Amino acid sequence: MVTITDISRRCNVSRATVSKALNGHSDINAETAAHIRQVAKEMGYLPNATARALKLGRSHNIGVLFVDKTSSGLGHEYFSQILESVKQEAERSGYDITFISRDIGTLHMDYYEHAKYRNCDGVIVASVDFTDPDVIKLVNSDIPTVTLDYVFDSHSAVLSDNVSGMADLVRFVYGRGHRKIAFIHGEPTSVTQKRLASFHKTCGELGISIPEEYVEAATFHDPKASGLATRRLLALKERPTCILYPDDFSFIGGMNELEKQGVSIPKDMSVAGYDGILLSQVLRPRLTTYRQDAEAMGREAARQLLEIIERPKEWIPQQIMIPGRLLEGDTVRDIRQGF
Amino acid sequence: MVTITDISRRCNVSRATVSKALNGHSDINAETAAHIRQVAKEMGYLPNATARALKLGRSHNIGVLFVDKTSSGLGHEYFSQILESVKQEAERSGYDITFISRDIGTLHMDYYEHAKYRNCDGVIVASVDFTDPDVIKLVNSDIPTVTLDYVFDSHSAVLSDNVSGMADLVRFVYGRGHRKIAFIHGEPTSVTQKRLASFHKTCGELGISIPEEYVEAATFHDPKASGLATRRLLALKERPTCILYPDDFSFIGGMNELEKQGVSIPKDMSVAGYDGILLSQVLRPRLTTYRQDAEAMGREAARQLLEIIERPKEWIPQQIMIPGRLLEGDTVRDIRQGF
DNA sequence: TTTCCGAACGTAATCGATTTCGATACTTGT
DNA sequence: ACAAGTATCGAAATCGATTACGTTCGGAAA
Repeated sequence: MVTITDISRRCNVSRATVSKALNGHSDINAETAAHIRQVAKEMGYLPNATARALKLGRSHNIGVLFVDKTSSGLGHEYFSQILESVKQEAERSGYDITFISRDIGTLHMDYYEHAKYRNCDGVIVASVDFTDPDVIKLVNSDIPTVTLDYVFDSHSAVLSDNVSGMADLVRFVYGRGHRKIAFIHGEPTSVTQKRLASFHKTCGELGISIPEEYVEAATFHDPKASGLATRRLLALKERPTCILYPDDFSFIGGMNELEKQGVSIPKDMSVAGYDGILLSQVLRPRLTTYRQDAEAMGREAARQLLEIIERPKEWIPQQIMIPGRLLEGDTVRDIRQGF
Repeated sequence: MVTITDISRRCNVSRATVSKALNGHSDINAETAAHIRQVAKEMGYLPNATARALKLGRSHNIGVLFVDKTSSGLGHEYFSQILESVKQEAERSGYDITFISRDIGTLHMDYYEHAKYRNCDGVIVASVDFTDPDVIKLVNSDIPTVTLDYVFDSHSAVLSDNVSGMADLVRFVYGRGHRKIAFIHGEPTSVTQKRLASFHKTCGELGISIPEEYVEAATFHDPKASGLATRRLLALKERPTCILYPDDFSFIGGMNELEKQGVSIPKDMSVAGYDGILLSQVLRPRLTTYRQDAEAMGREAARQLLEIIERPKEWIPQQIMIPGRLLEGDTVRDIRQGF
C-alpha cells in the first residue's frame, strides 16, 4: 500500500508537506503541490480512511438502523428503497453506510454502543420500535440522528405525509360516490394513529359517518391478517362499498379473499392500498394507492443528517414532511348516479 | 469517550497492561486482569474499531458490491434477501458491512480503490456485470472476494443451482403432460446460459423437441418485456401449453397479457416463474416457481469470505452450489389424458 | 551467595494521516 | 543596511490500540 510517507520520500519533502499538498492547503508552493499530486497519482496513492478517521474523529460513515418485526429485514420494499436513496445521497458527499445492530460478534452491545464503536458520524433510524429503550438511548445520545416516520422531541425527522395521504384517498373515493368506506389499519404505531385520525377527520368533514365495524385492525405487510379482516367486512349485514388497506402488500391478502368469495374488483368492491410499491403498478387492475416518495425520504433524511454532522452550529431540529402522490389506478369504481 | 489510557490511569498500570488484560493475554496476573476488566466495565469502555483497524490492518468490515442495471438497487427482492443474510452471518462473527460503489464524494475511484480506501477485509460481489473491468480488477486484486452466481477462475463462488432448477421445472410440467413448453429467458448472462442449456438438455432427455419460436428473449425483472414476449407466443399458430418465465416479477407482465387476451391461468395456459419471491406465495393462484434459497446463498457467501479472511493458509477456492426447491403452486394444469 | 528463570508489567515504536507551531530564506520598506 | 513581513516547508505531537522487547523482582537451583 502506498502511504503518505512513500510519497514524501520520493519527493524529498516531509509527510506534513505531502498531506497539505494533497489537501490543498495554501502554505505550499503551487509547483511543489502539483508535483506531489502528480507523484501521488503515479504511485497509485489512496488515502487511508481508517487513519484519517482516527486522527480527525470523523469516520465519514453513517449508520442505518432498521429493525423489522417480521424479520424480513431488508426485504421490505419501502425500506430498501429508502436505504438505496440514503446510500446514494450519502455517497455523493463522501459518506459510506454501515448497518447498526445489537450484538456484533461476541461483543454484546446496544445500538448506541455499536454506532460509537464504529465511529459513525450519525445514524438514520427507520422503521423500528421507537419505544425500545435502546433506540431511545441512541437518539438521545451525542450521536446525531434523524428518524423516519417518527418524531422525538427536538430532533430532526423525515415524515411521510400520512395525514394528507389518507385524506387524499378518502376524498378520492368519496368523489367517486363512495360513502360506506371501510379502513383496515396496521398495528398501533404513530403512523397508524395519524392515518386513523386523518381518516375520521376527513370523513367528518365530508359529512359521512363511519360505523365502528368498518374500522378493522390488522398488521402491516401481512396479507393473512388483512385477508381475515376482509372476510369480517364481507360478513357484515351492510357491506362497505370500498375498503382501504394498510399497505399494498397487505392488499394482496384482501384481493385473494375477495376473489375467493367471488367478489370482483372493482365491480363489486372498490379497494385502495398504500405505499405505491412496484407491484401495485404492474398488477392488473392497477391498484389505486397512495405512493409514498421513498426516494425523497431517504434523500432528505441523508441531507438532514449531513447538515447536522457538517454544520452543527447552524443546525436546528426540523421535521420534514414528504408529500406523496395519489395513484388513481383502476380499483375504485365510480358509483355515482348516472355512471 | 473512555479510552484505554483513562483506564490505565485509574488502575495505575500502563496502557499495554490494560490492552493485554482486555484481550486476555497470559502475561497478566489474573487478579490484575480481573480488576482492569471490572474498571473498564464501570467506566463504560468501548474499544475503538478505527484505532484497532489502523494498528492491526484488519477492519472487521466486509464490502458488498451490487449493481443493478435497472438501478432499482437494493429494491431487488432476491438481492436484498441475500444481503440481509450476509449481514446476519457477518455480524455473528463480528463483522460489519459496507457498500462498495464508485465515486465516493469528490473522489473518483473504482470498486477496488473504494474497498481499499475503507480497508475492507473482503468483498462479496453480487449481481453485477461480471465483464466490467472494474469488477474484474477487484476480483483479481489482493482483496479476498466471493462472487455470487458467477465463477472466476480459482476464486470462490456461491451459486444458485440454475441447472437443476430449470431441469426440475421442465420435468415437473412434463409430468403434468405438457410437451409444448415455451421459455422466456432473461438477458444473456451466465445465469441465462445455464438455464437455457438446462432447458434444452432436459427437453432432449425427455424426448421432446422445442421449436425455435418457443424460446423468447426478454429481460430479468421486467414485466413489460415479458408481456411482449408473451404476446408473441400467443400469436403463434401453434401456441405452447406452458410458459416458463425468467423470474416471478417478470411473470406479472405475462399474467397481465394473458388476462388481457382472455387466456385464463391455468385453464387455458400453464405458467411457471423463477425465484420464489414473497409475492408468488401470496398471489392466487399460487405461482408454480423454483425458489432460490437466498438466505442460504448469503449465509454461505459470508462464511466462505470469512474463511478466506481468517484462515487464508488452509483455504482453497470452492464453488458452492445452493439447491433450491420447486414450489408446485397452482398455475400448471395437469393436461394428461383422463384428467 | 550467586546465578538463573519465569511471572508480571512497562517502554516505546508503530499503524497513516493531520495540524500546530516553528524555522528558514527571501522580500520589502525605510 | 536593518527590521519586519511573507512564502514555504519541517519537526513533532496526536488520535487509540497493539506488541516486540526490555525490565524488575522474587524464588529456586547451584
